[in-house]
Amino acid sequence: MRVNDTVTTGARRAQIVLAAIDTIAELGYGNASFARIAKRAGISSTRLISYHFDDKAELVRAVAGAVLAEAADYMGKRLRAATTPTEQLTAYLESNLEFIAEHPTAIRAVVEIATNARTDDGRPLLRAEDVDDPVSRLATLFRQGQESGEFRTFDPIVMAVTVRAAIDAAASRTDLDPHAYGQELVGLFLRATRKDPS
Amino acid sequence: MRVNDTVTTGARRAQIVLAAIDTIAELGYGNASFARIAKRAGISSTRLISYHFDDKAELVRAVAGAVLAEAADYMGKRLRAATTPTEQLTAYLESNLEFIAEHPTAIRAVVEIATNARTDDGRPLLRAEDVDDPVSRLATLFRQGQESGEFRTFDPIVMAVTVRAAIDAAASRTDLDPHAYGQELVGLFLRATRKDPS
Amino acid sequence: MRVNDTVTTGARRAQIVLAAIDTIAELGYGNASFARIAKRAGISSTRLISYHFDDKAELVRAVAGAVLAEAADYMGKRLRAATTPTEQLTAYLESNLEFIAEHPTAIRAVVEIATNARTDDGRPLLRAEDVDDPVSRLATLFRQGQESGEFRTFDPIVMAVTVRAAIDAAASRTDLDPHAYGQELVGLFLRATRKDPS
Amino acid sequence: MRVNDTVTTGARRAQIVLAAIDTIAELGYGNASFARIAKRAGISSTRLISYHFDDKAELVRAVAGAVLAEAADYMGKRLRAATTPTEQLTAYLESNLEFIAEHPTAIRAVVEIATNARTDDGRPLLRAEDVDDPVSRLATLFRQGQESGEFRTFDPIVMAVTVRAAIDAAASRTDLDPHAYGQELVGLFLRATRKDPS
DNA sequence: TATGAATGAGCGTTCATTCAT
DNA sequence: GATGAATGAACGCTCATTCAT
Repeated sequence: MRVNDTVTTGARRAQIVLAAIDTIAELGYGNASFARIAKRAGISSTRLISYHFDDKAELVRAVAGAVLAEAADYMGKRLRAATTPTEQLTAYLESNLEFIAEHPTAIRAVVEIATNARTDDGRPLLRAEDVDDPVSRLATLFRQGQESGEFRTFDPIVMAVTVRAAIDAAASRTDLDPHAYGQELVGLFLRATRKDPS
Repeated sequence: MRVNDTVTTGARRAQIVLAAIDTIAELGYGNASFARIAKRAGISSTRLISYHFDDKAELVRAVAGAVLAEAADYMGKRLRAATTPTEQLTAYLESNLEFIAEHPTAIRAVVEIATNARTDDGRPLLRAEDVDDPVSRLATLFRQGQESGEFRTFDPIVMAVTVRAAIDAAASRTDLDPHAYGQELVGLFLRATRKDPS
Repeated sequence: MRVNDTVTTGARRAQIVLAAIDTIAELGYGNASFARIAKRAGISSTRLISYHFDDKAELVRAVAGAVLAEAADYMGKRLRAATTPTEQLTAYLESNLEFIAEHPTAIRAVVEIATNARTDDGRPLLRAEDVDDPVSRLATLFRQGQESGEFRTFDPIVMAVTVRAAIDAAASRTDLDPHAYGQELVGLFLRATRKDPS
Repeated sequence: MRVNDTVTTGARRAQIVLAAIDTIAELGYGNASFARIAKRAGISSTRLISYHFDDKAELVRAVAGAVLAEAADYMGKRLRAATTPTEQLTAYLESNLEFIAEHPTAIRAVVEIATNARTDDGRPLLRAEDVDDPVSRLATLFRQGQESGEFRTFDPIVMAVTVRAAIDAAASRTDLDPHAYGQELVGLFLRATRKDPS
């Protein structure tokens, strides 16, 4: 999988991952060649990338893994502090938008990868199950809210897909204020999920 | 921009556009080379593509233009039949989901293009203004509903972005029933936009 | 398999095959890169080779096929003129040595390919069955001679392998006179196969 | 030529040589890279190979030298026990086939090296004179037999080349029984060399 | 209108080797 | 003795495009 794990190797890998994030975010996945990543990392040859990563797929997975792990850590703390499904939905939206606001290029890179990166046989390189599928996670949250009586009756999958899509779209709208954007989404989805007034 | 427009030329262009749609939808934008498109079109040389389209960008714009024009035509009829903003939002969601259900590969191709295709300098090939920006259109609809008193106060841009994102996400979830999906979205966004009960 | 078959295409393919023969014969299969073949063919880029041959395997098969077809044609005439097994064995040895003497580099190239070229999974690129296995052919000849009573009893396969090995070794010994070499082999194998004196 | 010769150094070299033999025999000389040899030896870096061997040529010569020395030792005992040229030829064939049968991968590796390994300027890495040329040795044996009157008149070089080719071909025919193969070769070459009946 | 032929640039990857401890 | 780190060159192959009919 990788060369021996030492301090320098870890640092090099991190350096290359950062350069890959910037390159993918700016030029798109399809234009993020080893040559461009190497140039951005300030290293002399693409060979150094091949040396630290078995192949492009491993580099790409390392990029996605690094970003998603940090996001999960950041959001996890916020989610565990919330108790009710309504609070959890609010925390999910707010913390995710905050993370996006603070790591815009990392998020852009992951979205590029999730959208474009494919294996040789044409299937997505990042599979939902590899990445503890956020749609499933949200759907579970919605089901719990429905069972507890906080949420109205709706299809949890459709709502989960919509929430994820709304958040991912935010990552591309760098022209809008992330905090205000998050507040709007909270208002939007609380109204969309709460029990209808009798 | 293009060679003389005759019947055969038009037919050839259409044939190539259709092959491009299938190729992009199946293999992704990044893998849709002239060679693969030509093979799918049953054409012996990629030269014929270069002959009918100045370059890849023009072919890609032709693909997007063809699909979006048909979608605009289909949805336009439904939208003109709706009078109130609420009816229009319902019609927008329903007709768009219907169009997606009936033209899944065409939609997949356009989403691929919108997400991935870039000019040489790294900017999106499909710019919002080239394509009579659906977000602006939706935002206008929401503003009219707010002025008429049907909709509550919210940021029309954020809501428009969210609606578009929800619809585009539907195009990728071929596992879900499009009609039921559309009904869920109608319920979701009517609740998200309507005036709060006093 | 290949681009359209026209006069120019055929000529280009032949030109590339000839350059490949020279390159493989002189530098060995492992050093016969597209770049070196292209340089020897006097063409500007390796791309032209890829254009005319699907991949390196197809080029290599074309080389082997061209040489072996010519050899089969040359030897076939001589073999059909021989009637008894003894005459056939003599004709086989003589005509093969003559062909080697007249096409030394082509033979060297084929021997290189047969010895070294492998598919991705490590198996020989040139399989015996693709090339109407000369060992089987010789073994059949020996069996017929044994049945007719001209040849003594021996293992036809071992004898066939030995004859082929002796001939192939001759191809590498460019220092020896091919005609004399052939006559020696005829004497050697006629004695090795004939009935022992009672 | 090499680093200081100590016990551990010798053991390391032997370990690498064994791994190289296996790798070359299984994958072919052209695919036997330092990386693959290191992996098979259970070594973490190719650097260890470069450390113990000046360059690839030296490793390859070490492989060939080790195998050929063992073969020479094994066969030498048998040859010295034979007195007449006929007995020596028999012993040569039998002992060589036996050695092949007992060390098939080592033999395959040496044949790969002899056939494929080249210096930078394209000449064979294993030159006949480096390896106390078996053809010359056999030719001398044949000349002695001719002078003693046991063998008929023939070209000793051609016969020697043929014997070597027949033996080397046996190494590649792992499907055949080595002992029976050896007996057939003995019968074949005794008949090919003995004086013709008057 | 159509095409075969040709092209230079770039791709990810592997190579044996060297540097610096 | 041993090792991780790094390297430039070369590999086969694909790319969109242009040339010349």
